[in-house]
Amino acid sequence: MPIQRTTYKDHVIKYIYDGLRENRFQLGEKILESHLAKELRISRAPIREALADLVRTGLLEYKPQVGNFVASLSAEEIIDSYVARGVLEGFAIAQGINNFSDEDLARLEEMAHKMGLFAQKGQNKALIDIGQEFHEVLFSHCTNAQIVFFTAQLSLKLHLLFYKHWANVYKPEEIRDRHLEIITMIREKDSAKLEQLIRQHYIDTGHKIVEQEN
Amino acid sequence: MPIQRTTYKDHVIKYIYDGLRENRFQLGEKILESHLAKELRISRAPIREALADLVRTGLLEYKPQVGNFVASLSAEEIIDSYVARGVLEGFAIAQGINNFSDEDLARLEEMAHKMGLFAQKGQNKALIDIGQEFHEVLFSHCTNAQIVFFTAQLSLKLHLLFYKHWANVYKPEEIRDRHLEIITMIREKDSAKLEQLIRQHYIDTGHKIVEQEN
DNA sequence: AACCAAGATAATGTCGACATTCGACAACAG
DNA sequence: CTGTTGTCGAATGTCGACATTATCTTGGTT
Repeated sequence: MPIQRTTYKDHVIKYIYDGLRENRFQLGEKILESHLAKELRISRAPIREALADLVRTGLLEYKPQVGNFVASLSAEEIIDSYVARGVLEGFAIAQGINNFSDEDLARLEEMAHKMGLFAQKGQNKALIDIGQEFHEVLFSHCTNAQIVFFTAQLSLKLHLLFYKHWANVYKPEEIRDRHLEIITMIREKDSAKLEQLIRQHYIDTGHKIVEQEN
Repeated sequence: MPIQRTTYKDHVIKYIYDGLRENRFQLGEKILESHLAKELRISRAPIREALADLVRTGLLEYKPQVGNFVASLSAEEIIDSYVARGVLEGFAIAQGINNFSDEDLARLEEMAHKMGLFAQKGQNKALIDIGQEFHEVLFSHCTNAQIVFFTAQLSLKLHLLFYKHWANVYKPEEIRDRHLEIITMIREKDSAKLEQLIRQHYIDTGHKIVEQEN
């Protein structure tokens, strides 16, 4: 079992990411290296590396000679990101449509129903966790590392919005049904239609999230 | 006219990228920070930032506590990257299919013919430049910033292979015809078919490039 | 001869300090 | 009063040195 070495940079990335998720930063707020350095009792070097990393994933924005800022996603950027996610995930899942076993589908079905229940009870944390698991199973048959990589990158960005709004975007039964629909489509083995369905799902979600933001 | 501030980091990125394009590094070779620092007469700090950037785009690989290495793309990774490129570009162009003006199409047509000629004469540099321009026009009607961003990221990686092999992959008339075919499809305004055509084109190209690598 | 252990070597990770640049405010001119 | 210019504090960019870790070498044991 290879042990993953961690450096300060990794901790700082997680620290900032959690901060973003918990809304401890204002949108557009400037992030001061020296503040973080003092807060975490380390030097600025690993801080800078972490910030640069977050810039590359689009969570922060960087102006040379000025500093790093919390990215404030415009309505267009949010929609663009969801559309892109739909394109990537649509392809990824449609391409592996024939590799889903009966167990996979049964598991997905069970998760879809659980999601409906958790949504109904307002257990957002559990809802999001299962949602994540659901998508992991969907992606488990995608062997294209490049697409997996892009999708993961996008997820980091989109999850921040998810955490804030997802529970308000769809009604519980709608959450369940939208996911069940995907399963049905996988069973039908119609990859073109499945791809379109997933794209549409993300287009819808993007627009709803944008509505919530305003 | 906004002046783009540059730091040492930017120069280092370009320096390494050019080095990769000119095959001044072995595949899998370790990149020593201190060597670059001595070579460019600067300290290791901006070098490290540049290396981290190149890791993000997939041109280098990074092992914690060990160092950075020139990424050696496996056959699968090459194909995955081309497939991903096809998915993104296919969507980007198909989505803007109705925004192409007659001038656009005429320009594209002219470029396709020029590409055939340059390929025939073995003028690879001119061929690649026009090819780039061709794709810029195709992308000019894609307003999705996220997809543009991913595509640009991929291009950095794939262009390195392009520079080495593209001229050998297709016969001159084939280069021309493949591009003309795209134009024809745009004229027909059949976005679904256009998307599939572009995907297939990149799948073909990916496989041919892999053949060349062995 | 093969294997393991300990030390030597050299690279990365981190640090604190200095240099350069930015942004804000004050002083001044029109 | 308004707009420009100069000054100053603070933040980023860069540096050289140290700390830590991985790899190589060497020597000894079975």
